[in-house]
Amino acid sequence: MKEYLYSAFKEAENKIPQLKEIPISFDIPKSIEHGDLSSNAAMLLTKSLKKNPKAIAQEIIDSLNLDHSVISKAEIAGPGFINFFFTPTYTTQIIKKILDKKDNFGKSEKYKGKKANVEFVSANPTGPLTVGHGRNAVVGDTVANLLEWIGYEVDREYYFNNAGRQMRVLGDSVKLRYLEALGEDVNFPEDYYQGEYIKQIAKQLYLKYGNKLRNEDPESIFKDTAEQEIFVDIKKSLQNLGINHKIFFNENTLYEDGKIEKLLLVFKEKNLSYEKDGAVWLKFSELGQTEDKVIVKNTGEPTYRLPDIAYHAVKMDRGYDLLIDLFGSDHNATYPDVMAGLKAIGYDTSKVKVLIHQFVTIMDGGEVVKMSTRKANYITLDELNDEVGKDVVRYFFNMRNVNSHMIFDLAVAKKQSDENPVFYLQYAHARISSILRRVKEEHLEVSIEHLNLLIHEDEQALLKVLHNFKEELFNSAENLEPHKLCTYLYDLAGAYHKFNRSCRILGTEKNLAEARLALAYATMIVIKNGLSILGVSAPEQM
RNA sequence: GCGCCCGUAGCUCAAUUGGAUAGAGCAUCAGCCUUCUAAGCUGAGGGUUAGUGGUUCGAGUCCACUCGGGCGUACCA
Repeated sequence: MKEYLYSAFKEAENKIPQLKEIPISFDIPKSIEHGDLSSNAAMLLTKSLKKNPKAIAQEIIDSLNLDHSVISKAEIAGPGFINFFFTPTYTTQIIKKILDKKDNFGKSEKYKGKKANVEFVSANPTGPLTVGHGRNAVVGDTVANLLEWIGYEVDREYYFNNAGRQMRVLGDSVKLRYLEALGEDVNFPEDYYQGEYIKQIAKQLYLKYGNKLRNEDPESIFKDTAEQEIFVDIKKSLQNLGINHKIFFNENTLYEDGKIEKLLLVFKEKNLSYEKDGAVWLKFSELGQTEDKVIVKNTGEPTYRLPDIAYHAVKMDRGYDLLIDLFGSDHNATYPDVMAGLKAIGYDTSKVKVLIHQFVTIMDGGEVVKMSTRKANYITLDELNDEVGKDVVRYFFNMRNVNSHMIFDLAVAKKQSDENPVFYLQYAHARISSILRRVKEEHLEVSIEHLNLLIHEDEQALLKVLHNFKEELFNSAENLEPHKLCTYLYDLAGAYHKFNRSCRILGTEKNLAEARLALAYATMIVIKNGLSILGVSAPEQM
């Protein structure tokens, strides 16, 4: 619908040249009384034309060469909006497009040939994924799906670190539990990993090796086994949500490949680093940041900034057109340093989009659950998944703007899973599947022969929602905002349920029934496509 | 103190990126099944968009300040 008006306005530029100077856009009015699309162009031209907006609006309408079989009415309203009403026949045409493309309807080739990388989850293997990681995992995977739908070839990547203090503590924790299993009296520090999984791993080692590991270094077999076991667990948790990373990138390889050393050298050559108090500092203050920061500690060990910069450089070198980093707000202070560092060594940081999601407050009943992997005070993602199912988990984490501090009440999620909005969507899909099964007995078929019979207000309302799918999807993808797709699909399901109530198929005259069937089928396709992007199933029956 | 994010109906959240009368779900109340799944539909009540000022044809959205909450502010990641 918008395309039609864009070209009409383009033509009108010959008569009103000032139209070139303003951004032409069309909004979908909230109220149907205001038409299908509206333009604010007249209001934007008041200054340059020095006339009142209503007079300008009339001029614009007069200079538009509108086809009456497409636009039934263009009228001036309010302070100077031009409202366009499309003919019912035109709106029905979307059905043909949907039935033609089916599973591919909504896909775009705008970014065909472009490559993107989405890095998400990236939790170090110190324990199982918790509900706290759920938002990151689900949103990341969905963003990747969205990008694929608009043409990108996407690599999903997981960055982790099996060195450093966290992992040392992990190895120590396992070793102590192992010694415990041997019957030794150990003092297990409070700030070590308290989780049951540590004991399990220790027990396995005990069963396999007996007491032979008593003198092994905690950082050898203890740490390595824990890392492997935990990673198997993490991957399984992700798979349970339909998430599969293509690349698992270990920070270690940056050292093995000499990237870290090379980067240090580059900083030094560019005179961007210096030594002080036995540490190496990067001149962030000269790179637009507030102060210089340490990149190599006086122990000789780099801080996270150095490998982070090196890692991003590696990703950039792979030739992606778009790089997405997704992490929680606890990391929001780290990325400006990384970007500044990258820029300083000549990378185009405009290709990197950093997506920060706010924390999820987990509630159980009326109480806030504070999660900590160390203290083993958490609810795992698997536990949640087992409780409410993948569809609910994925929809729930996707449905909110990542900027919002969402509250997840476990008690509500468990108790009211029937009332979760995802069922509203799936139910619409199941209802349509059900009709398609039923009509076979009645010798009715999906037909596009008499679409012009679809003039009921609920039919037209549904058609207009279908018209918006492509644009909404695009919006959602380009802005990296999965929740917009959820909102759209919810509205679509609502329009369908309404139509389902007022426009029956069985018992209706054949031509109209078959046209309605085509509309229902088109709706089913769009719901299914939308749900597949969210990673939610579209059941045939419920 | 400083930086980022947030504050919208009793609760959980939307709002086409500055548009017209701020919308949904839950909860409350009142209706709709001999008819394709009632996990649905219809209606009612519920708001000074935290507050104050500013920008303009027009502000929940942009700017400034105030109040309140989250996360950071390391030679932890």
